[in-house]
Amino acid sequence: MSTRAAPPPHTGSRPGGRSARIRAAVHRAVEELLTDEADEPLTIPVVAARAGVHATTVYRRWGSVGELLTDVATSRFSGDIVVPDTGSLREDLERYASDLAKDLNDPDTLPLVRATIGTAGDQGASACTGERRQQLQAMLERDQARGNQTPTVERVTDAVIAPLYYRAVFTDQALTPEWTRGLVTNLLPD
Amino acid sequence: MSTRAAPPPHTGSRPGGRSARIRAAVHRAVEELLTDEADEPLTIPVVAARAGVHATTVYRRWGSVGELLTDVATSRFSGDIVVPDTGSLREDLERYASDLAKDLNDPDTLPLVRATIGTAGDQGASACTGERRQQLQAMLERDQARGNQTPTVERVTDAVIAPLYYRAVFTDQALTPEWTRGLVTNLLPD
DNA sequence: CCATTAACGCATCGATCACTGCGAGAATCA
DNA sequence: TGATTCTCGCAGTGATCGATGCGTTAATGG
Repeated sequence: MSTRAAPPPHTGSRPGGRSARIRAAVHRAVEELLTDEADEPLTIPVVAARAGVHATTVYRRWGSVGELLTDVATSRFSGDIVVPDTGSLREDLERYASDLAKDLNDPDTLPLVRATIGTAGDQGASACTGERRQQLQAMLERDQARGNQTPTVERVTDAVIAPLYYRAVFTDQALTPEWTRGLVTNLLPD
Repeated sequence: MSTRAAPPPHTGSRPGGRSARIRAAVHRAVEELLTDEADEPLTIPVVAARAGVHATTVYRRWGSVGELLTDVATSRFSGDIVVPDTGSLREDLERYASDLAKDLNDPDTLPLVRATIGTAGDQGASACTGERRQQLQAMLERDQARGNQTPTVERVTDAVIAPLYYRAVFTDQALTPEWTRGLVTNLLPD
């Protein structure tokens, strides 16, 4: 794998076993609380209690709920995605869009995105988009190197990324595979 | 100052002068707090204090911050928009998209949208989209009645509405008029 | 114009939150 | 391995939140 996962955003001077364990427990507690129907207020004492960690630790490591959510969203949207490289831009985009749709369909993801952009502002929003721009650019540059007429990053963002996020966040319609594939088809007509 | 903004008899059995005045003050306080850089926690006592109203009133009328935000977002996204009717679908969509872009560029709007979908969940999200689907459908039906080949509501949503919302909420790029017009051009090529 | 009643102001209470020293335990480096 | 220091657990505190009971004000209908 070419893209090695970034070290903890917290200037980790000691990412030892215990710290990593606590970090994982807190992240898991946040995701569980977000998916739980019990409308618990998602506050630091609640997160800490569910994670089996003392609230002081969470306050010191993350400081606020916004930074905690940003951290969770960052690690959620940075590691999993693998940029396809099939030799065809259409195929690449279809796979990429399908992966993104699958990701956004995950029951954990939608509440996380909503809470993050609602609590963490600009920083949280950019954490939710992750590195999609760079990933798109990689696919487009490969296609351009093949000598094809390649759309811009902006165009692909508007035609593929934006509808996926919009439909997931603002509507209750499902992100079906057919609809997702249709986005690429509308962008790249035969 | 007598800003009679046409108090609509939204809900309640007694929409008298005082209730409307309080409602307007609370709405205004929410918007001010959302735009203020002072990261005040946007809680009911804070909103009530800034509105010059006692917190008990806000608790009883709205119940929670989520419902309050949903109410603010609903009245923010329901009244202002006028569906264009120029006789040309392209012209209609360009005006509609331009109005929407102007609306989303308002410094009040972005924090309101983010906070609403982050706090009020599905209900808040649908409040932020308002009645766009019906408005789109009205324009499309008129175009279809003219005997043209009209795109579907879904297609227009994906091509115009979604990029506007996505760019406003998730990125820090500006919603320029040229880019907004380009969305319609990509949807309706000559 | 007056009775009715919905809506608001006020005082208050328990629960929880955000935060802070201080000591103990674990990870890192010599 | 031993010393250092980064990190976590613990107990406690002021502040604020969410909610309730009661009296008062004002909007509504006859």
